[in-house]
Amino acid sequence: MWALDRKDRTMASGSVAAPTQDGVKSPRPVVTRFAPSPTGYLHIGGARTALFNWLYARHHDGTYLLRIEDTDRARSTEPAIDAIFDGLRWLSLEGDEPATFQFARSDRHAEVAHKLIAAGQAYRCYMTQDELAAHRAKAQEERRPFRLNSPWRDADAADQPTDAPYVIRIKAPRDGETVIDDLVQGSVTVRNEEIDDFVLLRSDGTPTYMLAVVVDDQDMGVTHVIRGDDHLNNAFRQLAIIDAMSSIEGWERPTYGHVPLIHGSDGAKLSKRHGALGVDSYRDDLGILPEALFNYLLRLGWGHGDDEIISRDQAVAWFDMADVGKSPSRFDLAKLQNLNGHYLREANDARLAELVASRLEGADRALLTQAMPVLKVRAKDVNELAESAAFLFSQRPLELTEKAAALLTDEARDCLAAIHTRLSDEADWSAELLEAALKAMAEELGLGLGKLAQPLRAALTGRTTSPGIFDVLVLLGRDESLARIAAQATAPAGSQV
RNA sequence: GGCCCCUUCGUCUAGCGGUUAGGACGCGGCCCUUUCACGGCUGAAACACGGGUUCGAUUCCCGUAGGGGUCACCA
Repeated sequence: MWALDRKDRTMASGSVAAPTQDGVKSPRPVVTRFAPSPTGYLHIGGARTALFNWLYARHHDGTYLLRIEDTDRARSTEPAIDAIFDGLRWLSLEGDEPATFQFARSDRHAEVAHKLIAAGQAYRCYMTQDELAAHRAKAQEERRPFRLNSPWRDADAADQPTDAPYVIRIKAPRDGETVIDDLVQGSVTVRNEEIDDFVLLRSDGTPTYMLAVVVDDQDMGVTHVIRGDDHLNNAFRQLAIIDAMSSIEGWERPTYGHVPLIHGSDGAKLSKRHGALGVDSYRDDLGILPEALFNYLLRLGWGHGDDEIISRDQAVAWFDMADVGKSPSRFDLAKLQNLNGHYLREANDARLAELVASRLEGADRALLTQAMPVLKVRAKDVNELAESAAFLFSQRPLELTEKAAALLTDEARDCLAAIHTRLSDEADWSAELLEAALKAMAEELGLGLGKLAQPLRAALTGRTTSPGIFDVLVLLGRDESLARIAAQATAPAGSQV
């Protein structure tokens, strides 16, 4: 079982006042956390939340932790947990310590709930679901906001039934207001009367999310809670617990940073329809590189002047919550792909060859690596890369695309025959010499190089687009090149098809 | 509906009282060129609206409109 309390962590970290890079003294070392619930894959919004937590911790020389919020036993699954870890690993956003599993800590959650009762800050509520529903319906009917007002809040202990089921509710403050100084949203105020006596412990004794989060954050020593702003309202509820526990166990309020959500291209909440895929889909289906997704997500909601291409190290140095925008942003696949193209061009050839090989049956890695420099400059994702590499491994007779077939007119085939004859004499099969030979030939025939290159490209690759034709010739090698040319030429004199 | 948050080109954003409102993606044009990309140059494209405050508002304040989030014994 893994749990640390803040005192231990502070001592372990060895410093109480760590200077940040901003030169400001921070009271205690920064500890952030990413706390997904394992009900599905790691989606794009979660990935960005993880990223911001990771960056904030790194920037402040702090610690970045992971917690799996699996208190909902019905919806939490093992595959989902694996998918989340897999996604985080791919993005290199794994936690600094082994992840905490929330469900395993339910005893401690219950303990806190009971301490709250003992201190008069929470109470057993025996209202039934039906009673609650009736209250709610009545409120709706009278068109007034529903506010729970449990008769058990101030009931005498002696009046309580001994064998009826009950939930434990927080005794939320009813007067005054609560203010949060949010790193992103600024100062946000809510009147305490808006906060109801929400449930801490269900009637079956299990903790609710609201209780579990604050207990775990506290025990894990989390100092900065950075999450989606769909939790902003929850923060006020959670503060009610934290404040109540301050006099019992000396809890302190964390600093909050509520990041606006990512929307789909149509402005509506991100759904599967517009790219709310798991990060594994970006990797496997869209052929995105992790560094591209990292950069894209970084720039979605955060900016640093005119900078667009930002490395991990640079991001750590520059990142600050103050620069996170307050408005939601829309997901733009085209921009991600553009960024991906950039990182593809920068990526190591052997690495890309490996990625392509897994999508291309029987592809030779050495040849792929050799071809990569001329292939990667014209692709924007790994799928395109694989597609553009396919010609290297196709078998004769080549399948021609419609455009390539249209290119191979009788005239063009005559040209190919001539080219075949000419290149057959070429002993040194290098790009330089091949270029010289074909250019000389084009000049002799009074043609533009394109007149020779396009039919040649069609014969060699079966397509109308490819890397430079001399590179293609070299990659394919003398024998294969001549054979492919001969196969498309009309009168391949002296050739063996 | 109550509460909370948001609003600069189509999109991501810079701007933090005085700017020809900048960059990037995407889109158009030109150049480079054996195709496609890359690259370079270039064009169109934005301060939601209405009041204030101020000598002066994209910037500060208040409304309006629009958008989003949240209101469970889900997380």
